[in-house]
Amino acid sequence: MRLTQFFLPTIKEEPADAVVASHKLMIRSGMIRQLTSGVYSYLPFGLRVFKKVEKVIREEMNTIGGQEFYLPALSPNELWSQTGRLEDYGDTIFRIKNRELVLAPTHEEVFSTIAKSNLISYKDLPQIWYQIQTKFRNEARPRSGVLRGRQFTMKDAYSFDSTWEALDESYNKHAQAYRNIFTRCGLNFYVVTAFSGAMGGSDSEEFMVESDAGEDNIVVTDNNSYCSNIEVAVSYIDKIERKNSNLEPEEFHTPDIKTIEQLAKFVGTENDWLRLAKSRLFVNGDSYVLTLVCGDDEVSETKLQNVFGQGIRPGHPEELMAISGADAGSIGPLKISNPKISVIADLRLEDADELISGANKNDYHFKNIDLKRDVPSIRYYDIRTVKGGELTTDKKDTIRITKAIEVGHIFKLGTKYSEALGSTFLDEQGNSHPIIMGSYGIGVERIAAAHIEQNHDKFGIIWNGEIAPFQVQLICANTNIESVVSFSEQVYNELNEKGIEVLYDDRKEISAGFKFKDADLIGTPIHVILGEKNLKNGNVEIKIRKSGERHIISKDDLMNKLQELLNN
RNA sequence: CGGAGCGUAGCGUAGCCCGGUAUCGCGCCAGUUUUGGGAACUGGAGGCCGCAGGUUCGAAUCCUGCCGUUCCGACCA
Repeated sequence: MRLTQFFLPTIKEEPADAVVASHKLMIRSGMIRQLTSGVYSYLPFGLRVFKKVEKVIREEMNTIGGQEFYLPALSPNELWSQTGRLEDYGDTIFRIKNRELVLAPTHEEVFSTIAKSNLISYKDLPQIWYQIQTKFRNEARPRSGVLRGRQFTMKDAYSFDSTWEALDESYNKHAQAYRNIFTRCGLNFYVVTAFSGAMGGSDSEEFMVESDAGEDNIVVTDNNSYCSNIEVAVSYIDKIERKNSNLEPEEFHTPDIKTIEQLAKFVGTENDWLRLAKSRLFVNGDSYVLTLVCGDDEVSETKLQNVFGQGIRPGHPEELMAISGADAGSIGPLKISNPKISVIADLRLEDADELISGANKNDYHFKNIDLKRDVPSIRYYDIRTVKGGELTTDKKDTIRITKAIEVGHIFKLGTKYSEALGSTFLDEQGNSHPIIMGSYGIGVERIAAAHIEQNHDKFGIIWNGEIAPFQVQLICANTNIESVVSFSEQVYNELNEKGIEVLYDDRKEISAGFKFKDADLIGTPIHVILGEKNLKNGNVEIKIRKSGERHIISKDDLMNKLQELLNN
């Protein structure tokens, strides 16, 4: 490709609206332009990258027996009502105003519908179906360029099996394909245990690229012995020691004490918050859940969802008084007047005593609370969020918490959608069963963005792996010297003949320095620089973008050297 | 959805408090000289200052409403 015939609008200055590196560089390198919030146009250079990502995905999906489909984005409301997701999605689903249609945010329903009428015997199973297609989600707050957009490209795959063992097999195939895909795309990633209740399934793992630009927090160890999304992560933690002092509960005045920190200071235990049981009130349909955790712990709302289902939510500050008789800061497990409130506590507090917590009366707390004696109906669950520096449950490794970008997610869905839509098959005995499904997603643009987050420097992008839009950038440094130009043309033709993807900077009237800057910005892995001085001695220069190292070699060795570099 | 910020030429911006001819850089066009790390000089084009209303002799500037956009939070099957 000649740069004079390739639309590559690079920008020297940083775009004002971009914050994260990948967003800035995608705009500066001419990959994308924003149309409106969360919606981007893909320019030729960006499209080239995304198509390369898709090629890698297709190859790996086809390898595991995946069959490519292309489903519509428009989808009838009725279909979404059948699985209850029209309501579940709420505002996140785009609705067409002048037809009873939505823009599909995902495709479990549509694929299941095809399965329903066409996969009718156990002999038709298993199947792996996938597509690479545009998804629409009305995100409340798009951010970070293509990392969270309202329109984006997703590879979504679905497996259909007749047994749970077969589902495991389909799932494991995807897990391996995903590892291959992200490795080939040049990403460093973690495979973490993830929350699966949301999709109504069992096992679920996310593929996470460590990055400050990420929106997820993941828990990992140095040797990868444990990797989990923080939403469901567990760690080893000692229980609160029971003192058996048998002191009676005692209400005491705590004027203007709203936070655990203030309470610790007030009762003189600044350095030990363990026995300050922190209460939070959650609304779960028409009933309420009061949660207790140690003063320096936080409740994991995802873990609560695992116990109580997805409907549970934190009580709004203005409704707390009506429910419990006190505002946040004074709510507690004793003297609860509202029968709709049930009390649960983190496992760490199991049977603990001498606790301090709110008295359900503003500005009062109780001390000497013995959960075993005073709250007999209490139930214990793992509801705390783990913290960095804690040990894994086997006590062998220390955990670390870091931010990450979710580039892929695999789910064992089970029969939620096939049951809701009546997608069943007949077994060998002629009995009908719902098809057992899995669902598997990859964000195409996210792979490119995550790659840039992990592979860039102050000069620009550094492509590696198979998604580099070009393999070689050929730079003619002296367009005013005929011999240099004609040699450049010769090299360009030769590279094309050899099938090497080359971007030839053949622009006239542009200084060599300008071309070098552009080449660094768009991140082509290998630069071949043809200049008068080296050519005079029969030499050419090769620059490796990633390391910055330069090789001056005889022009006769150029092709061999390039082949050698490209094979690495 | 709650909070904060921003909206001036293709891009990045100054001016706004304290009302009076719209600033600068990049880019663009023409010419000359340049040509290995975002060249120099000369000349030039380009603006409903987000939109609507109000105050005023006069509004980019003050007031009101709306729209757009960014960030933090909430939310994110």
